[in-house]
Amino acid sequence: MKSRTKKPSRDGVFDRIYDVVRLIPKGKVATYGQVAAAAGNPRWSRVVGYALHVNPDPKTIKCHRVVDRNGRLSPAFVFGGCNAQAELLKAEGVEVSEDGHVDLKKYLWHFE
DNA sequence: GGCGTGACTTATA
DNA sequence: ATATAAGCCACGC
Repeated sequence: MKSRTKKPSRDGVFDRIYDVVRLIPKGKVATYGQVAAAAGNPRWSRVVGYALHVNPDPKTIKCHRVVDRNGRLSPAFVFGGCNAQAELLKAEGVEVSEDGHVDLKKYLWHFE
């Protein structure tokens, strides 16, 4: 039983994160903290990154729509080509800077 | 049940 | 703006 037996999510935090990322609308981006909060806790920021790192289903999980708190793509987003990352977002209608910045005030998705 | 790791976040210099 | 430090939580062995 380990410790945190009071937490409601112990059994599928990853699953929860995947679910949230999966329902991100096209042409929008979500931040790790936002996804973490949507999944249940704003402190899962690292867990979100870890969850996407293992990324069991890159075809189902649009990791490229997940950016950091500054609307910046992660430096280790290399899954088939870090450049393809920005290209995908642009293809969705999101403007991405050469550094990987996106306009959060315009494309940041808000979880309800 | 403990240790190490990590695609984050926030704060300070 | 960048760099460094500490904190947070979950997974794997």
